[in-house]
Amino acid sequence: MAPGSSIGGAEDPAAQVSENEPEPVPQRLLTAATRLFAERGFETTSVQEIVDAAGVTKGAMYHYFGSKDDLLYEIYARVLRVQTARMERAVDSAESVQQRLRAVAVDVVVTTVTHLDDTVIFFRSMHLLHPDKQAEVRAQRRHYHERVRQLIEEGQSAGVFRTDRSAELVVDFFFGAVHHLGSWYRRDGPMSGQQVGEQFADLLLDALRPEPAG
Amino acid sequence: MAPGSSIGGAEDPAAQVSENEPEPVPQRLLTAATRLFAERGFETTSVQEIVDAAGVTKGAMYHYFGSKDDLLYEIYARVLRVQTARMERAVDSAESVQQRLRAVAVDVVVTTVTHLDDTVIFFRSMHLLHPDKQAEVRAQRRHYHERVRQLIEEGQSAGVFRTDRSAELVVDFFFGAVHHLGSWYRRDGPMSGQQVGEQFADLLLDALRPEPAG
Amino acid sequence: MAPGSSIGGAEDPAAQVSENEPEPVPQRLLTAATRLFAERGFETTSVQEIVDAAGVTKGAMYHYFGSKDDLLYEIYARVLRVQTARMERAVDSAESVQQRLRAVAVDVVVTTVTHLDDTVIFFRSMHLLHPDKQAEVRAQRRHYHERVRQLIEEGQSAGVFRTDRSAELVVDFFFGAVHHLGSWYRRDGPMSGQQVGEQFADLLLDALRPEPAG
Amino acid sequence: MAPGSSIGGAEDPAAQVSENEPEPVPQRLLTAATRLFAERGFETTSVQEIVDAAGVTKGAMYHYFGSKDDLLYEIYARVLRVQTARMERAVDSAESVQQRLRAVAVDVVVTTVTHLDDTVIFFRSMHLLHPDKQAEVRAQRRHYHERVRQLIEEGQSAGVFRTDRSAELVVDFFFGAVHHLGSWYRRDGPMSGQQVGEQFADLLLDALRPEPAG
DNA sequence: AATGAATGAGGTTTCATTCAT
DNA sequence: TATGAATGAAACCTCATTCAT
Repeated sequence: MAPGSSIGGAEDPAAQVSENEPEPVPQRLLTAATRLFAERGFETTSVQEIVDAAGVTKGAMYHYFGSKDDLLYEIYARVLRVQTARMERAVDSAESVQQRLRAVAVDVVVTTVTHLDDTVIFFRSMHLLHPDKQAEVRAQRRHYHERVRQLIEEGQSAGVFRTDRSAELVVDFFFGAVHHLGSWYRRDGPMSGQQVGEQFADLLLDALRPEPAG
Repeated sequence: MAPGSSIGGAEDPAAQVSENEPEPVPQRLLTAATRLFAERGFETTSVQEIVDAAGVTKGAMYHYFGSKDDLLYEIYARVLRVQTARMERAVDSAESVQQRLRAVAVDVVVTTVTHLDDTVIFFRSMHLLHPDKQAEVRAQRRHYHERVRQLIEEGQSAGVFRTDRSAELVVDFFFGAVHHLGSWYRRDGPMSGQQVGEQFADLLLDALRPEPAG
Repeated sequence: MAPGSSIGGAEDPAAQVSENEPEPVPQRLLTAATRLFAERGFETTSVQEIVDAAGVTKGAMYHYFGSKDDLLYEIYARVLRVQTARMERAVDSAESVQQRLRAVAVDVVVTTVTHLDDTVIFFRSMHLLHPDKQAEVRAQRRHYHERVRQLIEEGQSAGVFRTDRSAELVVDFFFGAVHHLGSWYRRDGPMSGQQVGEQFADLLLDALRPEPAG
Repeated sequence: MAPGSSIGGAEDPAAQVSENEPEPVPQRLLTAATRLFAERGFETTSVQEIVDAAGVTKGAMYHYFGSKDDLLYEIYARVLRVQTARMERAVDSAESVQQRLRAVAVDVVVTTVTHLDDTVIFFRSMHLLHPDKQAEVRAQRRHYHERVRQLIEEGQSAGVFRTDRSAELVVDFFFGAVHHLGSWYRRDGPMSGQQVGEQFADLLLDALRPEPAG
């Protein structure tokens, strides 16, 4: 994720750092690592390449991060924090269920596309993480899924979503599609993240639209 | 993928091998490699571990496969051959467009679930393949997607699918969901592959069902 | 070696430090280093572990000690000072040769047992010291041995020790046994240092007792 | 231990290897490692130095030994095997208790002096061994000590050794002296191992000689 | 068809030490 | 007197691959 690429702006205080002073070392390392992991893969990227790209030495990296693994974990944790916060804001808003689910759907696509490198790395390399950290990450992600499933169930109870669709399965279906954006979406392609988000939201709501009478 | 686990049977000559004679070495190697790559990842699995699991020596492996990379490629090629053949049979059948699309959708889910390890490895490790082989694999997969997109467009032209959905995007959406099965589907869980396939097909057809009049 | 654990009391000014004020940083460092070196070995203990155990930072350590090596040297120097001073007092006393040798023998065992960590470190790690410092330490120790050998020779000249035993060899023999106390003696075991000292002294004097007539 | 330095000759089949064919790689590695560990210490000797000295590559070393640690362990195991075998032969001979104890005492000194490097390494670096292997080594050594203690107790029961000396303590005392040979004995010095052994045996038997009457 | 010893490059990590503050 | 970020060299070890047999 390039510096300043965060969407909200408000979430990331670093975005306001003066151009004069250099970015702090840990951030430089995360930025470099993210790009390289996405380009070449985690296992194929050496620590030496990361520190070279960040313009520091290996010692400096190990001063801030316990291991190469830690770098990977931090990349995950960062994107999860952002996505969870945004999702919760949307879910807890005062809108109708349909509007809230649509907002969540659009937003997760936009966020994913904005942090496409992180997402690609996430699903490609999570299995390389230390089991303990892997468990933490999985728990966070499960929490995210649960929250959206509850929203769908709320709509089903309220009668605005059809009830013969498993909320669980719909969530897995939809997020599967979202998590795979990295394998085909191109930022320099014809569609903006927002556009893809709208269309994905349409498809999700199609699946929950009450059955045509008769 | 366990020996003899292929669905069709006809595709896989090994399925007819007598129980008495041991499985040939190349197959033993592919089986072992598939399991280990899915469990631990490609980069994290050493050639030594693979040959140990297959009960042969390194020399034997290099007799049959040019490199560790080749093993990965063969795993891909094998699953792609199976999936493409099955998809083409379904697409070219004499059924209605809807029935053909549904058959394809159910089948790709069933096949994916049957070869879940291969699929997991595929999306996790394709970037580690030699660029040339990677290109081959991508071309094959693109061919698969194209074929399904054409089927959808055929339905749109015929007026049985709504035309305000991008066939391209729907394909990416649907296969995204399918390719992510590996991250949540459990063979020992509550749903069979067939059941998931039916539901996924429902969700896909929901997205293409002509808009309710009004 | 715990603070205040020195036997004589008079040798160690730190023993008189008021309980209220915290122990000075250099002492805290030596104490921590001694324990860790004895537990884990010199090379296996990092400077970071030492300063953590002492509750200070690396900068503080390098303020007081020139290097990690220096810490080791100080541990040696400290125990050598104590042992040499005590030995000389005993050797120069007004007692008989036998009584003086016995006193020295008992005392070196008691001192060794009291400073068991230092002794263990000494013989395990002296070779890791900078050659110059190693030479200093060896010279000090040789001086100690010489002094005891002279005492034995004095007894041989005086006819109270048998003369067909090499004083040199007896010294090496006896101190070898003493220096190996660390590999079996346990402070929480059945024998006090004093008891072991008495028995070791008996064994030493056995070896020098004039031959039975006949 | 230099090739061909084994005492018995009969124990070591490698001693009969023709001069024409080169010594096997594992042996070359052990020989080089022993010399370097004794000279510079285990932690201070790099694997690179060892393989350079042995004229092989690192890969070759790791083909035969699991770790640098393993090399250390093998050095221990080798000397322990030799010493235990020789001790048991002497203890189980048909001689008198005194003669058997004397033989053991002389032999352990001769063996120690012959394998002086191994012994030095042993007591200096055992604490660096993996705890499991350390336990194995300790058990072996304890077995050795026990056997000698039993021999002394046999002599005490038979009335040929004085009973007011603790057999346990005498063993610790004597072997302490033996294990410290490395810190003063020089092979190019005035005394042969045999000579030192005889004198050490005298000192040991002095300590067990029945008390002079009266 | 198969072995397994050997290679050699490259990987991650550790660590004593320095220095601006 | 003390901090702690940063260095850079060197450590141990892994591993895909080759090749004589």
